[in-house]
Amino acid sequence: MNKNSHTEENYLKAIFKLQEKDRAEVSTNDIAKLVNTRAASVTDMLKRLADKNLVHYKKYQGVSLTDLGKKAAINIIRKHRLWESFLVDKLNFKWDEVHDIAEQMEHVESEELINRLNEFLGFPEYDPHGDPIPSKNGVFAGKEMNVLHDMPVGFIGIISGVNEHSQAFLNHLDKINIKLGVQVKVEDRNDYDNSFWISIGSTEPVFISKEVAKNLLVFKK
Amino acid sequence: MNKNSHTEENYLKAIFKLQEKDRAEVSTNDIAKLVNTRAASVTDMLKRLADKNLVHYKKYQGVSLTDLGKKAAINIIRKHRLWESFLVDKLNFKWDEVHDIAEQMEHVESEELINRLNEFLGFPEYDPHGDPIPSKNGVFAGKEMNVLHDMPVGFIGIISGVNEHSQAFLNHLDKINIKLGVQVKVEDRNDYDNSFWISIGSTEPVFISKEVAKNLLVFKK
DNA sequence: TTACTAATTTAGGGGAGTCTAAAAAATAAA
DNA sequence: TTTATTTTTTAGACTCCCCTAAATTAGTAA
Ligand SMILES: [Mn+2]
Ligand SMILES: [Mn+2]
Ligand SMILES: [Mn+2]
Ligand SMILES: [Mn+2]
Repeated sequence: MNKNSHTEENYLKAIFKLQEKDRAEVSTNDIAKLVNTRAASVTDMLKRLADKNLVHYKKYQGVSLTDLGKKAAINIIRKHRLWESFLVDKLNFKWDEVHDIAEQMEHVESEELINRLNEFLGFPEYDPHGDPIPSKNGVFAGKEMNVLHDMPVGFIGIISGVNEHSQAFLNHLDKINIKLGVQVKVEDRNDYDNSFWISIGSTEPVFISKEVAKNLLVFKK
Repeated sequence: MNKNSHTEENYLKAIFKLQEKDRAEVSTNDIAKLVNTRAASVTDMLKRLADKNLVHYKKYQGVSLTDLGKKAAINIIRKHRLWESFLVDKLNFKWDEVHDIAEQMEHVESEELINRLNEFLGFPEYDPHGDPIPSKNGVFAGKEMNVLHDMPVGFIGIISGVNEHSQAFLNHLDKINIKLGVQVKVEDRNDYDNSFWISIGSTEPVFISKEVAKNLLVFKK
């Protein structure tokens, strides 16, 4: 297993995430946005990744991960999510504060370290944002999650993940007292602007916009 | 505070360590050995560090840290030793296994992270090798340590540090059952080869070579 | 003081990763 | 099916860090 640089790892992760969404080939521009660089730099890197057999790449045709690249990407995601869990569970960071730190820690290279960290944390299956932590061999725990926005009035479920990880969004959730693991019920929806009335646990119903509803994941109880 | 690169941080740390020993100016060759590179590369870097006001450097005259450089170096050492403590105390690594991992973790950038880690560990004053962990403002706890090799017959003290951090040496200590915190008594010394008979705790006296004795630190009881 | 040796620096160059500006290809619009 | 627009790739250049080989300086021995 040829060690990849930090930068390469970040690219691989980005490609993986884009492939998860779109399913299809991933575009140069989208990668550029995600890794915060310019399209020209992406093209440059794609060539190198192709040379290392980490991606399938043909000019103008988009890019996708090879099996090798996918394996590497999942491993980084595993490390990222385990470190996020550590930061929240052990060091008491809030869930909106851990991303940038984990973004660095994920590159620390030691198989043994991650195994022990995993054990220390009690083999968590989900990270603080509800995202599944892939196993050592790359398998994601598959909890059937749905977007809250698609659920009908009367639906009852558990808040179990988020689709957006920005500080702004997570902070907003904290403010309106929404956190992972709590029960949610769709009380009403307003067809005009697609906003919702939902009740969280046993408190008063609360109003959420469609922007929020589209980024909240739930599973049926 | 201008962020320094990983590489720069490693150089600063190396210079600091050399300065601790020799007191005087540090030589290009010694740095090269410590950061595992060539003299020409060191010269290159020294110029850059001088530009950034991290070292005092005049051609052929050796190099020393500025106040700014010293502060940066101590901060990295603090992080290194806190992470080593974490690895040993929380993840149950052995003291000879943690150096390379900490060598990477020390570069993770987050003041808050280190503060919380420090708290999580219970504000340790010494790392697993007995080296003092500098405080946030750069002060080292100063336990008066002596080299065991310099102690007279009859001396009684506590093993409290090591001068060498190689896997080979630390492992050897494990094998002959020497660890930090235990009592040691100098039973006899052999003038011919400067080897020692010492007793550890209340067990049978044990034989150690001068190489070992010179790398063991003790303080008087 | 002069000659030799060891340490250090310069000269010249390479790879990884980045950028801007310009060219080429793909896609959408007319 | 041309034309215009958007996306992607190339060209050329820059920074950081590394290297080898050659030149320079400092230190030591004759
Ligand atoms: Mn990262
Ligand atoms: Mn996460
Ligand atoms: Mn390091
Ligand atoms: Mn240590």
